[in-house]
Amino acid sequence: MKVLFNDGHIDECPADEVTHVVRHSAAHIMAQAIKRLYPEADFAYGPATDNGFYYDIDLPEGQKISEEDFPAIEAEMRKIVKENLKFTVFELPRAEAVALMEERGEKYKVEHIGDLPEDARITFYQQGEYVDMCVGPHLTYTKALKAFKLTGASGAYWKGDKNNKMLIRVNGTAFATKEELDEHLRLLEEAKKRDHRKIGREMDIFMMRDEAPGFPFFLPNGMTLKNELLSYWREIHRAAGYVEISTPMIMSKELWKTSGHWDHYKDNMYSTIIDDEEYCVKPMNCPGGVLVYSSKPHSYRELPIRAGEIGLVHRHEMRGALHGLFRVRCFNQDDAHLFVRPDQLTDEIIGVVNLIDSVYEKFGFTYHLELSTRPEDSMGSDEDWERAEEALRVALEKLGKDYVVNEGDGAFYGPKIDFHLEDSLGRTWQCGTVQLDFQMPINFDLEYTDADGSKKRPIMLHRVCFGSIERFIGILIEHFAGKFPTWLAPCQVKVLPVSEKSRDYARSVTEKLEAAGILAVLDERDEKIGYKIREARNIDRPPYMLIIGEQEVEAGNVSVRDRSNETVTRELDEFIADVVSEIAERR
RNA sequence: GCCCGUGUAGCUCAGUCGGUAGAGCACUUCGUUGGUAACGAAGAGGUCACCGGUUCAAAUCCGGUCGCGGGCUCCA
Repeated sequence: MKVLFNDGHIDECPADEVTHVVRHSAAHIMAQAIKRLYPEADFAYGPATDNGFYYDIDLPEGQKISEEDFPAIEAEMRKIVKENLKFTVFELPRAEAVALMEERGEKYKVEHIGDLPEDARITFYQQGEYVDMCVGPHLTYTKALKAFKLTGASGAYWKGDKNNKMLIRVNGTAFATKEELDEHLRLLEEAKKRDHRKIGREMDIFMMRDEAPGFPFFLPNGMTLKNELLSYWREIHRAAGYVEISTPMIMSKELWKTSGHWDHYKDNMYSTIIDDEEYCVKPMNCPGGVLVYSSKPHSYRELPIRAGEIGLVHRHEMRGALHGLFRVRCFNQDDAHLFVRPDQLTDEIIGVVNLIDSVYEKFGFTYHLELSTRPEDSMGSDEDWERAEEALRVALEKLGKDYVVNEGDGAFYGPKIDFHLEDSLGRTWQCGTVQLDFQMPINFDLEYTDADGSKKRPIMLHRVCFGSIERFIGILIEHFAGKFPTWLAPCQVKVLPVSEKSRDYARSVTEKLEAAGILAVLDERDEKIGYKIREARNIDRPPYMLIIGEQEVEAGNVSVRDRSNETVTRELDEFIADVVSEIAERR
C-alpha cells in the first residue's frame, strides 16, 4: 500500500505500519464526515490506537453525538471514500499555521501548536475540504479506506485532565481489509464469552448485588478457588523466608495521620466513630505491619524481616471506576512488608521480583513492568526519592528486565515497580507491585540496633504478588475462560451416571473421589447423558467427567472424558491416583 | 466524579401508536431408563430498578435517584 509522507513523497508503507496508517486516515475521514454533518464541530486529538482510532470533538452547548448518530456518520464516511479524494500534505511556518487554524475555528489545534517545540515542523494533511494538522503518514486517496466501523461514543477530558472541558470521543476501528475487520469483530465476540463477570456468574464463583456496589460476594466455588490460591501463596512464602501476620481492619484516625494516609488518601477512606473517637477502615495494610515491627526492639541480625499479611482493605472508589472483580471497593491484598538494611535492599527487591515472576509463570501469564516515579502529592525529601528510584532501577537492570517508566505514578510514600496483566480484551490491570519506602520508617521512627550498637533506620518494602486476590481471580477466570487447571477447579471431577441403573455405583465412585480429597460433583438427575455432558462443559467446566453406565458398573471401572473430549476407560484407583498427584503438584 | 448508553422472570431477551406483561433456557412435578454437546408434558416465577410528574390510562412519555455497561479521570 502506498502512503503519503509529510515531506510530500509517496512510498510503499512498511508492512507493520499499514493498519496504523489506515486507522489514522480513518480518523481524518471520520472528522471530515462529522464536520460536514456538524459544521460547528471543533476537533482536538484524533490518533490511531492499538485497537482502532478515535477523535475528540467539541460541540456547541446542547449538541451531542451518541451511538444512534453513527449510521449517519458512517454513511457520510462511505460517501467520502467513494468521492475518492486525494490526500495532500503541506507545511507552514508556525505563525501561518496558527493563522490557518484560527481562520478555520480550530481552537484546540491552535493550543496544540502552542505546546509544540519551537523548532517543530508543522504539517497539514488535506483531503477535499478538510484540513487537519498532522504528522502523517496517510493514505494517498480516500478510496483506500476499505474496512472501518464506529464502535462507541464517550466523554474524554481535553489533554486527559479532569479540570479541563470534557469532549466527545468517538471511537472506531479500521483495517486494511474487510476480512481483518470481520476477524477483529469476531475476536471481540469471543472475548465477551471469557468475561469474568459472565463466567463468574455461570460458575457460581462470585456475585454482585445492588445493595453493596463494588463489594463482591464470594460463593462456595469462589472460596474454593481463593483458598487454593492462598494455600499456594502460603507455601511459596514460607519457603521464601516470610512470616505471616494479621492486623486490625479498623484503627484510630491518629494512626492514619501519622502514616500520612489521612493527608494523602482520606478521600478513599471509610471511617467510623467508636466511643466518640474517630477510626478509619484500613485502605492499606502497612501501618498495621509497622506497628508490629515497632512493638519491640530489633537487631541488625534479624533483618530482613519479611512479614506477609492477607489483608482485607477497603477503598472508596468512584462508582464510574467500578468494574467486576477488577475494580472493587474492598479486596484482599496478598501483602507483605519487608524491613531491610540498606546493604540488603537490592537483593531483597530482586528476590521479590523473582517471586512475583515465578507466580505469573505458574499461571502462564505474560506481563509488562512499569517503574512509577514520584507523584506530585507525595511526602519525603528529593534525596530519598532519588535513592529509592535508583534502587528500583538498579534491581531491574541487574535482572535484565524491560520496563517502561510511568512518570509521577508512584505511591505517595515511594516509587514502585508495577506488574501489569492483560484481561480478555487486552486491557491491562496492575497486579503485582514492589514499592520502596523511606517515609513510613521515618514517620513511625522505626529503628534497629546495628553491629556497632548505634540505632539505624530500616528501609521498608511494600509488595504484593497477586495484587488484589479478587482482581487476580478475575484475570485467572478470563485467562482460562473458566477452564481452570485441576488444582484450582472448584469442580475437579463431575460424575455422570447414564441412567438410574448405574446411579448407586456412581455414588460410590463419587464417595471414593471425595475420600481421596478430590472435589467431585455427582449429577444424578433424570437427564440424558448428552445433556449432562453439555451442561458440565458449559457451566461447571470440570477438567474431568466420569461417564458411568452399565458397562462401567459391570467392569468396575470408569469412562474418563477430559476437556479435549477424548474418552478413555480406566481403573478408578488409577484415575484417582493421577488426579491426586495433579492436585498435589498444582497442575 | 464526568460523558454516552442502559435497567422487563434466576439467565438471555421480545413487548408496535401509552390500554396494568411474553418467549427460550433454568427451576418444580409427572412421564421417560437413556451411552458421550439440549427426552417429552405440565406447573410455578415479574409492584416492568426506585421515587415523583404528565395522562381517563404509563413497562412505554418527562424529571430525579440508584444500579449496570462502555469510556475519561483515578487506582490493586
